Amino acid sequence: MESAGTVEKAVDVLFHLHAARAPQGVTAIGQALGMPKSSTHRLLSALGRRGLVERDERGQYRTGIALVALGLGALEGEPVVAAGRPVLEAQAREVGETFFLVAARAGKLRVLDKAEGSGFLRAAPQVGSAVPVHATAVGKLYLAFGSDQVAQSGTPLKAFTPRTLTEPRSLQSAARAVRRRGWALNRDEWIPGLSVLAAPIRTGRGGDERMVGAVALAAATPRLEELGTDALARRVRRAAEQIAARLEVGAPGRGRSR
Amino acid sequence: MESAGTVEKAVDVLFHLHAARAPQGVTAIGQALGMPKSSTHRLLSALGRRGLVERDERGQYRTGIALVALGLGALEGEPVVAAGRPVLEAQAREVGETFFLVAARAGKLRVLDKAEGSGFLRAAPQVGSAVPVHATAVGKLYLAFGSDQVAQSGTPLKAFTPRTLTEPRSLQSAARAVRRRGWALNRDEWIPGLSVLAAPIRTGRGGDERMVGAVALAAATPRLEELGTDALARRVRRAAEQIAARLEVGAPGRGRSR
DNA sequence: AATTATGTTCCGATAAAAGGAACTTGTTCG
DNA sequence: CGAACAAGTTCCTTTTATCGGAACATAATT
Repeated sequence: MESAGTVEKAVDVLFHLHAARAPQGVTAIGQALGMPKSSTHRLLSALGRRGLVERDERGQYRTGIALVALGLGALEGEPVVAAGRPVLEAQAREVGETFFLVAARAGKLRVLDKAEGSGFLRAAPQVGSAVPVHATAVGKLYLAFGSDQVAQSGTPLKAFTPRTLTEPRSLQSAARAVRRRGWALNRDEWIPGLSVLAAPIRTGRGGDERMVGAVALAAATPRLEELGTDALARRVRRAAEQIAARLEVGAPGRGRSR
Repeated sequence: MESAGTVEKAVDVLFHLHAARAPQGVTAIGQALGMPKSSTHRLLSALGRRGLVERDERGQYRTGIALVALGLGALEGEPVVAAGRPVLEAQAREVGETFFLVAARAGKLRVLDKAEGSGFLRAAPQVGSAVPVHATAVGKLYLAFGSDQVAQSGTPLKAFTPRTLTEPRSLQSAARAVRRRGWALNRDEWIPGLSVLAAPIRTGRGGDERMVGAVALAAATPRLEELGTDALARRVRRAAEQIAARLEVGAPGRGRSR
């Protein structure tokens, strides 16, 4: 975490405030990042001048609203999100469980958007966060259809639960099965009690077909079985196809400027 | 826009990419901000190393998903948002029109959250954006109940529409009326055809009562009249009171760490 | 009122950013 | 097919902003 440029240190301050989830003072931030108070203070001032950090009534620093505008702007700039949102919302309302959108960005799988279910016990992934590859339904999809888009982690695959696939061989055979069926299932492999169904969003015809993301349905494992895995899988696949269709028609509209 | 520190320039790059709404290259960004290519390139690299900017398949730069996580984190850190979201969603579903949350931040009125209605014609404010004070329902609320929290703009108040109140005197009398009734109405004063009803979210008892934000209901003007302004106003006030109540009980729980 | 913790300002040494220019890569047009 | 152009990247010297210890100011605590 050492020896970074000024800009990167400033960004690190933002991430630290984000991770801390509570407003903090100059001293605490400086200690956490291994920087002297004065440097920390200068970075915070610069960030504050642009509204990326704010101060509460106690004078403690926290992330600012300017970040909200930037972040939501970045989301809306994602064609997959724009195309997917109404579909996610419609599905979440019909099924009553959480639907979300995941895509590979910079070698990692990121939650791009979500529409939460209505149950007392429901999945609530954090938009913007990363999820593991080898222990999720979407991860298997990427191994099956877009393995070049996600970074392969080192051989020691972390066993989140007893059901996590930690052997590269079993992962490969799982990927083959996924390729055959066209959808993926994760039952208690990442988080005990959580099951996820996922289907790929694919654009382009024939040779240059490309996976641009995945639709996932997350619910408590018993709930998923109660509703019927196969029926839900068909539903998730249909949702993914709808989003892909919206991307095809929408694509020409996104014109280049200047 | 000149003579800023490195951190501020980097942030300016982010805002520029946000405002451009389309991916851009090094040259275009540098020209827009008056910086040489090499400097622009260095800033973009630093931002990219932390995921705040990304590159599309053409190599053009755009804002990155790391910003999404930071931005949504900042939102969730706002107690008003956490308390308000379920209320907004419930109201939006019942009425079928857009409810949103506005609060003063750094002297400006900012949209903190929204729940959109379901109609073909519906208001869709951008979360994170600022709204004018003198031409909105929430602005009048702040003039009435929390004038110290928003910066007074210069005397020449911009006339967005023929109905905009541009005289400080008429604004003051409007604020008095708002204080008496406890809610505010904006009919076509900012955007023609758009009407907004707003009520203050107030916490604390007796002397140290404080306005911490406002709930607003936005709809096409004819629609608002069709549904009945008075009934809707009561509804908006009730929603604001619900959020305030949730803030009171929720407040002690938000513990300080360390 | 004294003490301690925390935020802010100051300033010389120094490393890092600035920016012009050369180099590389990819695209367009004859 | 190759030349001309445009855009991105790297190089290198000058200059300036960052660094960080320490003094100062301010607010909370006992």
